Amino acid sequence: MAGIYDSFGFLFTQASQMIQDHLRPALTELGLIPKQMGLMLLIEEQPGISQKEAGAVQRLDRTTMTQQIDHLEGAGYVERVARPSDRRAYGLYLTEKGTRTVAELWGHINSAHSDVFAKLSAEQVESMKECLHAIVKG
Amino acid sequence: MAGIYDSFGFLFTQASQMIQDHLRPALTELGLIPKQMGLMLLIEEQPGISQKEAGAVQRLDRTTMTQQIDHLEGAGYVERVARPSDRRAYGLYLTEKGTRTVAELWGHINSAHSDVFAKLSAEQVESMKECLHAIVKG
DNA sequence: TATTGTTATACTCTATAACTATA
DNA sequence: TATAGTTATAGAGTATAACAATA
Repeated sequence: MAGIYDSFGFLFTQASQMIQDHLRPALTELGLIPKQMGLMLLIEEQPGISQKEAGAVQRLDRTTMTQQIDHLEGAGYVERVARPSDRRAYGLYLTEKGTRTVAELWGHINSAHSDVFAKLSAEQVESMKECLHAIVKG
Repeated sequence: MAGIYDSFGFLFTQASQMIQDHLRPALTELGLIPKQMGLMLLIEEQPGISQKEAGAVQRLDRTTMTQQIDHLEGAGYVERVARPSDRRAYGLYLTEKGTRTVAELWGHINSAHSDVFAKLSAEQVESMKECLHAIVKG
């Protein structure tokens, strides 16, 4: 007997929103929206990534990318650095402030995980992460 | 060493979008958006649910609910039935066409699950569902 | 007085089109 | 000719405010 709680689309969306709920106060304090936090995490992991490449990961149009990076640059979190190899594209890097902020954000992220996954064991969380990696990383 | 792939918010969002990608052609064919499909699944599971109650589950404002249910009613999938006990509220029900359509949608949903979870065992999928229920159902 | 739902309106978010500069 | 990025503009989606009907 199928019901909405058998739909993984619904379950993933709800779980994602619960994590966002926990992060909202910290993000508001920092003047960030979830999408912008995601971009900072991505730049942390792949320094020098271009706007187009980052947009491909986060499913953002290049015009939307320009707007979001404008905001992150204006706030002093991210900088655009010219690529000598291709002067059409920028490499994106975290500033010192951005690096400090991402470290702070990871504290909030881990705290959100703890709260949202309170009823799960560490093994269950680790197993779920491995499944999600298999799904997302292809 | 933390990276964006350690963020469950990111992982849940990506996984949800992958499922939506698989459902998009079928939903377009039916004139539905994912949100409207979710409402139909919810009404299937809780016939007679009010617009306010459905909005609370799907995190939709009551004015947005009016618009979405207008669309579902106009398309012949859902009907509003007066509640004798409280004539301010409507009970939402699937029409015959809506019931047939939801059954059809479940075929597409299960197919999407199969594709997206291709690298996972049945046990892993079942275990992930149990974890998500513990998270979402509280 | 509070609540369910509707309508009209405004705001936010994202994408489309046209442009500049590089390749 | 194609591509990375920007700018100006339009569109989709959602919420706010004011309203009617009911509790």
